Amino acid sequence: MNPAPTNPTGPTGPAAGAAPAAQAGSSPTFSPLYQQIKALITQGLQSGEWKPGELIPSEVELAGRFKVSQGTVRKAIDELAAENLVMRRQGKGTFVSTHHEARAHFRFLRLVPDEGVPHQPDNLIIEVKRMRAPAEVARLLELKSGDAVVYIRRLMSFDGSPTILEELWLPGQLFKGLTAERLVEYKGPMYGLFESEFGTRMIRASEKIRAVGADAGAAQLLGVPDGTPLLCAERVSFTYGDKAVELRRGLYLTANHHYQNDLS
Amino acid sequence: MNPAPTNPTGPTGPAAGAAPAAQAGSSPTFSPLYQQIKALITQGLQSGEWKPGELIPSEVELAGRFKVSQGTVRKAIDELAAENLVMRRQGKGTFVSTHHEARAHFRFLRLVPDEGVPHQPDNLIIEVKRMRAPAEVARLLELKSGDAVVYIRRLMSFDGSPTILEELWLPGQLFKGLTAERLVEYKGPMYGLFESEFGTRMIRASEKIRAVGADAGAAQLLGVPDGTPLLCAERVSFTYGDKAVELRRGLYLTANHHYQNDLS
DNA sequence: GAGTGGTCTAGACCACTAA
DNA sequence: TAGTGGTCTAGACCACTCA
Repeated sequence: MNPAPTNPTGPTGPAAGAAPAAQAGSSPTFSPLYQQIKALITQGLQSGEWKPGELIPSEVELAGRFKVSQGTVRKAIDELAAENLVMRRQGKGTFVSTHHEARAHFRFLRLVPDEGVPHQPDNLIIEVKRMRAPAEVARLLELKSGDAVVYIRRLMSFDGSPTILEELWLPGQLFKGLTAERLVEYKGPMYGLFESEFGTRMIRASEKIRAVGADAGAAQLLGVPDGTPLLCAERVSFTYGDKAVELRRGLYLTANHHYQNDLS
Repeated sequence: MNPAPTNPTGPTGPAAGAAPAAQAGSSPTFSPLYQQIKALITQGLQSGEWKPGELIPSEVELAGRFKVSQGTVRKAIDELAAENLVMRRQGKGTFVSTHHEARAHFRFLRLVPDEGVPHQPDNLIIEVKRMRAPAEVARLLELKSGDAVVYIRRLMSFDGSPTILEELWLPGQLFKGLTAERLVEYKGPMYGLFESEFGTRMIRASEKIRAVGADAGAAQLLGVPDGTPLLCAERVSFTYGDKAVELRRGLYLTANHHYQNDLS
């Protein structure tokens, strides 16, 4: 971890006086101290200094390390908590967020049953292979066309009813040892596997949703007639630094489920 | 506006000393001071003391009025800003949010073109009538079955292409003078009209999204074959106090548009 | 220049957790 | 009892807006 935030407008550490040398003049690239602290903490998360599920240093310790007040560290951590990168627990400390939590399971999967409570679906891996990225996939993953990708196709069922048919493309570089066996063995959400076994943590995603008609293959797997209307959700997931690390295309059967979205 | 926050644990105003009588003991219903301030400000918004687009009192003035420190008022307003109830502008003040803003136009309408920038659609009002609420509508709007509702049906087009077919149900009580003429005359988003003419401001919404096939009526209006897959978005909108004030069912043609959703 | 929100500090006490 | 995050205060200076 870096020793202290760099401040474009003057010497780094104030450490005394009413107001620090945090802002001054009209320097071209200025950011508040707490944003710099936030960036430094994010670096610690990204570099693996603090791993998912672990405790990060206390506010007091970070304040000492960075030579700023506790309030400034607090504001930095507040934002990280708002972005779900860390979780605060009173009396215990601040923990790095992980996908191995009940509350994380439905952060990205927004398909919920029309009645009853959501629960984890059964998972049938249909296909896993390595291939060269098609142009469209390469573009969305910010790879070069022809770079290696891992392709996964799977069918998810709720209470025995096939409901989600999903295709994934992952950068081959980041997921070298990913095999069908590993996927089948692993229980729980796929993002937990990615995090634990491949050190890649998804922190944000962007989805584009359309309605499409089921083609013959999808219709058969989902057990519906050809042309049945399906939700098509195309998701690009990002890790630290807005780096795209997953493309996912899901076909959702919305006969007994719906995509839940709360706008505010 | 109420004079000061009530504090279950002791006298209201500290006004001096290091720590106020904000918390103490183990009283049953306790909430932090800043939450109480937030509730009081929200009351001012709800009661119409400060109307959409208007300036609310400065942090310093509110702090004096409520007998708390500026930092406490700041934290309350921070949360209101995060919930889009108010907007802060450095050097000017804090304003009540309004739907009469460019940035507000696409907060609830998430259908965007596959290429190019979003813009306001053309609007064709098909039908406006008053009716008794069907059971399902009454349930979602938290009305009694048979209560009066305003029913609206309209078609929205982008660049001349019919894309959204929408039905709305509004509580008759709140929208007494709403006629087709008013709707046709009014330019801009419907929520702006509701806010300005009927004093009802939407602040939050919950959507359930499904894929459906176009029925004969929808297919004709949208200019597509029967059975064409469409996105069906059922939205319940809420005003202050989580009171449901609108049910909207939209059918979206997703040939050249998609529903954009960012997960974080 | 006055007033506003934005940042930062320093220090206090509280609620919660775990040893 | 010690350590953590959560709340609250008081006061300072900064950036921005407008008269």
